[in-house]
Amino acid sequence: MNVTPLKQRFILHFGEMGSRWGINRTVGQIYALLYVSDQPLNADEIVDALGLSRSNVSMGLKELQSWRLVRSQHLPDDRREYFSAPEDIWEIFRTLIQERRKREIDPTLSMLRDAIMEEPTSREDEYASKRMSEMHELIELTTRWIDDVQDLSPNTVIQLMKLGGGVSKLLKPIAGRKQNAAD
Amino acid sequence: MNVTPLKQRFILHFGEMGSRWGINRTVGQIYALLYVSDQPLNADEIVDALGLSRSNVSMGLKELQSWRLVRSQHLPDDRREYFSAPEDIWEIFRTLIQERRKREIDPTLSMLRDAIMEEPTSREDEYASKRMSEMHELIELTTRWIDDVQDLSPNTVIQLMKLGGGVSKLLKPIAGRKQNAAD
DNA sequence: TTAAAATTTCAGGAATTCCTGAAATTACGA
DNA sequence: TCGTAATTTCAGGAATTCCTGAAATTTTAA
Repeated sequence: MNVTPLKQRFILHFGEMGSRWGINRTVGQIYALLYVSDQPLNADEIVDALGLSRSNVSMGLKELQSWRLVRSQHLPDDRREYFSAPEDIWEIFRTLIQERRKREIDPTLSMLRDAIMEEPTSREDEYASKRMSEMHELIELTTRWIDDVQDLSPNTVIQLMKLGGGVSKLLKPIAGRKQNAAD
Repeated sequence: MNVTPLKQRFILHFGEMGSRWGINRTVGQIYALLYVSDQPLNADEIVDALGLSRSNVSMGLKELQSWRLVRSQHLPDDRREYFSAPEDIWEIFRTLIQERRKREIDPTLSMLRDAIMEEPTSREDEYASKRMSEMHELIELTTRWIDDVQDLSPNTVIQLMKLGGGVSKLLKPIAGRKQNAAD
């Protein structure tokens, strides 16, 4: 199976970015291939297209499924499994946010919660505890907000995003008036 | 130099999470130590506290400075450099977002822009091109919005975040009425 | 200008992560 | 139930990333 130059470019880029994104090169490539494929592919087709070993593809697909970025299905009269990336870009976006949060943020939130519980016994620890509380508070605020926004329709989110800094005009000024620039 | 158990816990956690966050263990530990220190530390104090080699600390500090997460200063009557993490948690948050964006998103945005330019010549590439456009559009929308929000004061952002899904009521309904759940 | 302190660079060994082929397991049609 | 196709597991080699100590460089006080 040959991949068009356009797809190739996209696939190679994803492979190279993979390490920055917390996945390895081949997982990045497999996802990219599925993302730009207009039909589901089976494992051997992926092996063919990317020149990876069968076992590597198997593991890569497993990982992508654990991220919920890839789904499998069966085609009629074919016992092989076929894989595809979800169509809806907003669904992909939400999934990515949820999974990265689960892996990169939640463990820290939990550690902070525990650590903050303890009463600091020295001036040093008092400062450390205060810092951890600040971090905890900001993460909590942000993740709660993300949870809320995830329930809005894409159209609402698009509206909000297009509004940009203009939101400040919609919000009731609470204390100081200066709602933009500096802090 | 000994680190209190509370700090230790925080430091070890950051070390372990480091690899998920795209930094290595020691860089994570160094940042964590500075974050909970109520005063700037010099490189030898960091070596002492964490049990790393001097050269490793030097490289780690370099990397943290390239992320703009750590700053250096000089203390009177002392020729050594002293390092600290910025105090303002909102500033840290903004920096983190900017730097991750620069490393993890901008290169892809640029690749997509280029790839989309080319006129697809096959049905296959037409699909691929459409998919890339969708991705490009979503990333563009999101990053523009982030840029805008970065210019708002923390208080405004807090207000917005606390509002959560309630924003939809402030936005003019455009087409369909159902502003929440599903889709 | 010199010398000691402070810092950085970097080659190469240590540790970790990735990838493969062979073998084992599972799924399914006959 | 049997046999083959499909898939997964996993030991161990390949590749990459990390970390160190030694040497080089830079900084600064005298």
